[in-house]
Amino acid sequence: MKSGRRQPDRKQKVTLTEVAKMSGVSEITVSRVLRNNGPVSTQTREKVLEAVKQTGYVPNRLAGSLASADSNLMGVVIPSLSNIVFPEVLRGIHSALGPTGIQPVVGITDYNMEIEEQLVRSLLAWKPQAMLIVGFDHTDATRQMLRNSGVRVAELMDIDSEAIDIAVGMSHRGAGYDTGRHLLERGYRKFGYVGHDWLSDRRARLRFDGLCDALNRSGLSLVDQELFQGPSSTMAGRQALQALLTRTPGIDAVVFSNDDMAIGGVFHCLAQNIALKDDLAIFGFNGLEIGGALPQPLSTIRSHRFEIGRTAVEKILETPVQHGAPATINTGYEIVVGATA
Amino acid sequence: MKSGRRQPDRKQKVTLTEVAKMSGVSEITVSRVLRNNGPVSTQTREKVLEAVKQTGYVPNRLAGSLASADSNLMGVVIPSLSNIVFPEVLRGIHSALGPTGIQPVVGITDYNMEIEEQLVRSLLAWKPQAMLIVGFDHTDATRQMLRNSGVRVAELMDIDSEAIDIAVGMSHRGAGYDTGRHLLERGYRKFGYVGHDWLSDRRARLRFDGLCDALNRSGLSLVDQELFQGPSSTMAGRQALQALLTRTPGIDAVVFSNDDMAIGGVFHCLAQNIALKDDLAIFGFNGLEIGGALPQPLSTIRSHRFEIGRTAVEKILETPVQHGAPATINTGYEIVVGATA
DNA sequence: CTGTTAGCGCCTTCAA
DNA sequence: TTGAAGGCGCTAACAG
Repeated sequence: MKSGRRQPDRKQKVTLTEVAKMSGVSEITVSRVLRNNGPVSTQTREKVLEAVKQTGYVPNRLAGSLASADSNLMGVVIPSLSNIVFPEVLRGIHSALGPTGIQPVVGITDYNMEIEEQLVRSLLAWKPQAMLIVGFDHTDATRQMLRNSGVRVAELMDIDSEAIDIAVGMSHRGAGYDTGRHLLERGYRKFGYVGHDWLSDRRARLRFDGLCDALNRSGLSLVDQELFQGPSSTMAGRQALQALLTRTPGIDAVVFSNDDMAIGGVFHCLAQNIALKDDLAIFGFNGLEIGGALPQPLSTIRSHRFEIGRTAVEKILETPVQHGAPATINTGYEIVVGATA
Repeated sequence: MKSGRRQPDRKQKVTLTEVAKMSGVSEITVSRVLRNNGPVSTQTREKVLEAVKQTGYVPNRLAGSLASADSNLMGVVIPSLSNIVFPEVLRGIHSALGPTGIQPVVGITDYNMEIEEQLVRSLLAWKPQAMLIVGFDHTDATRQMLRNSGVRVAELMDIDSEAIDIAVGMSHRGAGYDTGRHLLERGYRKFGYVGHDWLSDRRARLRFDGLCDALNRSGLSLVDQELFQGPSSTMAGRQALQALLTRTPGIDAVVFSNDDMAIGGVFHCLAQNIALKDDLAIFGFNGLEIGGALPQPLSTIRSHRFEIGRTAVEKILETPVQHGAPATINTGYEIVVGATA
């Protein structure tokens, strides 16, 4: 044989030291080559890279981060993955993280603040560069930890309360209010509401409040409402609308807690031959793609989930440590005038 | 003042040493208390916990994992978050990870094998307990790294090829075949196909192959097909079906690459008053919730995304190191007989 | 039940 | 352009 072909260690025992020995330089030199940091002659660099290839060396970031006190990890805490909304926020986060080499560590709270607290504690233990967390509902302990951590904290989706550090999102109260205005301007007067589990979805509740506010200012109020105990779903929306209309005939507009539910409402109307918009207006929230593909496009409000994730990361990377005053970034929303309202 | 209230350090400089000093014991004792590992007297434990609270100590897992060579991190590599399918796999992963305290570190490849390679390299650097990765399409280097890492590797979704270590999923070829059989048995004979970007979705391609296989065995073949260049979406499905039917009248059954696309097809039929099932059969894939809420439930095949994620994690945690022979776990699928085929 | 002694693998600081 | 020494914060392996 030409040269003793060095088998890559199966046991993953290859460390900087091995690579250094093999290339006849010191550990720190190898380290410099690998991080592209500090001056290294082209010759040395090549020797080192060759050794890296030979050994199949994989750096150990646990050690690296410990030594340099800089982890390249970002904590992300979201309530759920069942709804397409949060994956879209995640997409935004990933898109902004992509170029940086920072990896997200994701936790799911299931809308439970105790779980959230544990999660935050455990994510903070990785000394992340920053923490992204959905919403403003945290235990005091969570808020404490987040403040004391010193790392940047972005609270996502919502801007209707004061942030720990920075909030990125939209006003859900405003969205609810504008929904009401939109429908009032189109002449609807007998309003129904179909929603899902409020205990867990504070933002749906805020939109509801905004809606009621708009109605009140016109001297109106909800005629009836139907709340589904559980997470939003198309089927839940469909059944809830049926229940609502059966119980209270004469309603001419129904606002849904989100598009999933609203699309269920549309399906009910299609199945029952209820003329959308003329017999009954339907209004959602989120602006999902599928709403626009319906036989009659859904009227709704588009939130900018992707942007929320992306913007949060961008802002946070601009300034790596918590400054004093909490800030708020409004990513806005827009009314999508479909054919159902 | 009653007692010198010790301010938690803002700079997060609290380490085990501080806590140890404050509680008058050694570091290792604090460590034992915090990890609930090793015998500690109730007295000592309480002193320590008190000091932890006072200082607001947050453990540093980078250091802990480095010392114990055990990271409590799990690498997860998925192609995309745009389709609800992968978030559901993630949900399954989280649900199985929940009790263990292991945190997932997530990477998105955008269906790009080069990006996947970088991602795997960088995730491996965290010395994860295991790696979960979607599909079988990897570069040689990726496969190498994964093998040499020594950690368990689960390839998800698909079982139509040989695994590096363990594969958890279903046969997409089989699903396509069974789709064909189902439609043939119901008397459909003129088949169309509507699909999305194949270059990126190998599994959709496998289902297509299975479908063609079923048709061929009955002496039939596809009458026409329409491929959308891009990711699947409801609107794409709707428009593609329109194009297909315009170009080739007389088709009596259309198989879609997935439910998103198929639902678009259903919307087209609703808008055009095409009688589903009688004039035209529509068949999807995935078994999304929304399909069941349609005015006429979508006929489709239910894959078990959540179970795939959960099962993979469970299996992997059973045996922490790669054994010799690759294994395969079939999570199966089932035909959902709706009202569109 | 508690403590001592050595690192884990890498990077910072300083010196050459 | 390179290297030596020391330490990041924690935990295994032994003592006692």
